[in-house]
Amino acid sequence: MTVNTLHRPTHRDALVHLEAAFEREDMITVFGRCTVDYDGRATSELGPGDRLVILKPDGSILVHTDEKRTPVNWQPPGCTHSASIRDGRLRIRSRRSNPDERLDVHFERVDQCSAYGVNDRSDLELTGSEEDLRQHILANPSILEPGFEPLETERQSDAGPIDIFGEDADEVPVVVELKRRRVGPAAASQLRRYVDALHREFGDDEPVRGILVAPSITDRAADLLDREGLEFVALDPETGAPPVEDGSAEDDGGEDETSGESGSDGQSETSGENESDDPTADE
Amino acid sequence: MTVNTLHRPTHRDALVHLEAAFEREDMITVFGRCTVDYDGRATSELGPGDRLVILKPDGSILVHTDEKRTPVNWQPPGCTHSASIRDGRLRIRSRRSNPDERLDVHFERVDQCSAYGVNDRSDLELTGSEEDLRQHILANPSILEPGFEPLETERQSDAGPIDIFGEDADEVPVVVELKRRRVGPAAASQLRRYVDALHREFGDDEPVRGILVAPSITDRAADLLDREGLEFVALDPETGAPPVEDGSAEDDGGEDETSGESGSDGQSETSGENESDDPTADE
DNA sequence: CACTATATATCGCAT
DNA sequence: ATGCGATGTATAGTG
Repeated sequence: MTVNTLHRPTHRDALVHLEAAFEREDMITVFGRCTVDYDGRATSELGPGDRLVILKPDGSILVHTDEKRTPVNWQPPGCTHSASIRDGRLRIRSRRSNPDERLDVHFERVDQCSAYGVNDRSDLELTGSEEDLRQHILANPSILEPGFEPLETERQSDAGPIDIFGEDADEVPVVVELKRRRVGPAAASQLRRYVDALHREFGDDEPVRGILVAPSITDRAADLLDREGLEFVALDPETGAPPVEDGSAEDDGGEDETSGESGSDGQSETSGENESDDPTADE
Repeated sequence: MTVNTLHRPTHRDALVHLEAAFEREDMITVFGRCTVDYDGRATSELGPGDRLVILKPDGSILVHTDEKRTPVNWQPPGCTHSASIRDGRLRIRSRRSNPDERLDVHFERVDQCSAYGVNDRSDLELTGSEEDLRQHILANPSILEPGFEPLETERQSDAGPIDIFGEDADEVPVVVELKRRRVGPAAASQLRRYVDALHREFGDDEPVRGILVAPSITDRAADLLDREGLEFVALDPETGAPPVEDGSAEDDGGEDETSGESGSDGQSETSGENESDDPTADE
């Protein structure tokens, strides 16, 4: 059995359930009215409210309200979870050291307590990252500029690792800094630190070019680059080509099945199914 | 009733349950074996595996495995959730525009499907942030340096807003950049951009000091500050005082109750409750 | 460990 | 809406 759930348990029953789930290294959810107390890198207090608490066997804990992607309180992996009864109520505590941190969840009411056995997993495959952009440029350096020749990636400098180090058609050293999305002043400064480091390394007589590569750039960052004598090249990380300036006809329609709709909008009438097709339903 | 749960529902029953929950604007969890398909700012595919999916009425969606604090797939608030049956199986889709993104979760098996009504809430109170550090300095400017006088916070400059702008004892303009935690080269560059902006504003004849305030600084950032003629002052955001250099006796013990323990370590025997004992215990 | 940089960062605030 | 910086950022990679 993969899932084990208690509905409106007593605090003591929830405790027993939790401890068994800890033992099995299950993923756990607890929903109920609770307060949260955190002390560590910062300090926070969260008054009573209805929240979903998620405990993972790797020692992470998340406290979610019904808003936002970010949990209202949390602890990253590496904590030790414990549960106990305080004043007759369930308390979940998560502790770690380095940094020394503690997160307490005190439940006034436990509505549901579930333990999930996670046995099966696959890894995520993601594209469109900075690494993809780099591969595009290494595979076809002329998309950066004609005659550009990459010499080294992650080249160490006094200011840190340089994304791509190379030479232009005139054999002038070039520092290339890659960003997968629109860049602001921080990226321009980062490029400048690398270029400065190479100036110190090569001597001020040797010219060094710096090129920031991203799909687009803010005005302030463009001004900053100008003042510093640095350059910008617009490339899309997904395609490795110059991004479309002002989009127009971009039809990728392919949706040929209707779907049951809901959410903030449309009314739902339990319709929208589109099944029958294939069994394999259960199991 | 706050919680509504289906155990091992058929895909169709899960759909009905979900659509009702959408209608009520409940927070929803679905646990089961699924694949995830994402296309938007980046693109990703996640093969079959056991995951916990969380849907919030504000349009966020989280797909969690039993590891890490960060969901393996997600969408921030603003999406429109929908559910349907495809090939006899439950599919949850989350869509938004600007940027145009889509997240699909295809379930091979639904183990549990819960809807939680969240009616009650309190706001988080947090201390130890950069804002706290600023308050400490404004309340007692001499902790920064004797004779320092704050003149303006969030002062606008060509390079963005300056945390604290003031004058030293000699009426020399001072740019203060605050960080709540240990700073690296990026913070030094940020400070430099602000100082440069004021140089452009005041003219190069007018001296402008730049002070970076944080609990500590990395060697590389310290070198960078040195080269730029900028300064560093060590202050703790929580206390507003110089942080303890090399800790020693720092006894804050107060834990006088044993607690039921579990997690990565100790074995649990459903013991460890410790109730009734003493009131006034935690608080 | 500390240091550095990335991220589908998210989030909040100001323009 | 976009720009910009803070975040208890989390996370990965490297020395």
